[in-house]
Amino acid sequence: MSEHAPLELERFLPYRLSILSNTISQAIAREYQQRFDLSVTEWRVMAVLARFDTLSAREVAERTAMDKVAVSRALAGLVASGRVIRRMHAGDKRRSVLRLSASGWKIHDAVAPLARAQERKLLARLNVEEQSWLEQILDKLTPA
Amino acid sequence: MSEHAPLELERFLPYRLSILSNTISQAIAREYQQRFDLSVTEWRVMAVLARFDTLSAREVAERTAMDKVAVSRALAGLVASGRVIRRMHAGDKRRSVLRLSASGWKIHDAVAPLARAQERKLLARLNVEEQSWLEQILDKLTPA
DNA sequence: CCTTTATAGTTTCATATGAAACTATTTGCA
DNA sequence: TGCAAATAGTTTCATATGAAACTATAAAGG
Repeated sequence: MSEHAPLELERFLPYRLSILSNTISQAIAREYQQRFDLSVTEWRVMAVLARFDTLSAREVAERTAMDKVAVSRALAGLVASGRVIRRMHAGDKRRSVLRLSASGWKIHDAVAPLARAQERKLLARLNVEEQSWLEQILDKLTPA
Repeated sequence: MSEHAPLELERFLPYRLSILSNTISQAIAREYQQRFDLSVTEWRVMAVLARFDTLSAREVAERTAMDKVAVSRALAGLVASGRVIRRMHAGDKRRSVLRLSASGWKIHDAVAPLARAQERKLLARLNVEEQSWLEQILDKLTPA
């Protein structure tokens, strides 16, 4: 009789993180997805453009941890809807110079508080001590 | 001059969880994906069948937090490759009765240690105190 | 120079995914 | 009974995604 030692999926850390992350992302996405016709990838691109003002597509990819194909597609949508302004870099015609338009800022200023509220709601389930441990743990687990 | 208060994406909890979860899942998946020609969804199905011996497709969906379409497709693959045996429930012809075949168990017994090793490697970045806080925090954040 | 190599970004193609429609069967209840 | 509603599971369709090929431009080296 062999010993199979099955994995307890519901205790398995990678699995739990995956479930948690998906649950949260879906909850947030539902809030703005339809309301602003904005995908998660598009929102991430807008968030970094809000933060850094002007970036190239490659820089957006770096800062969002998305691959360049995803960024390219998100940008196509954002430029088409007039939320992002794309110009050509003066000294390098390969590069784009990206920034939020006025309407892009308007969307950003509406969505950012929603996102923050979701985060607060999530953290509210933890006490202050747990919150600070979580911070520390994520720093350690997330590759530099 | 308006105040835009841009989101710091790299500090934003849902974003960090999403990055962390994807990084980990991809690392694990790479290990067995090609080597055993096994997708993540297929592996999850196998893991719960290893744990509970016989389940219906709906029960598999519940226990893996996957939707029934994903389960149906994973099972189609697993049955086709002879890793899962599907029979019909005696008293209810709608239900399937699923269990791992001998070759399914063989795969399971090879993959489970790999998965566990990945988890250990991940947890090794944390000290014992942090590990126990993480446990507690995940319990609180994960909806019952 | 000018040719090779690297970089920025887009397009293509093959696969993954979820929602909704669908089939088959069972359950609830008038 | 017998018919409406619920349940198990599959298929369809529309969209999302990543890898690799591709285009255009810039940098590097002989």
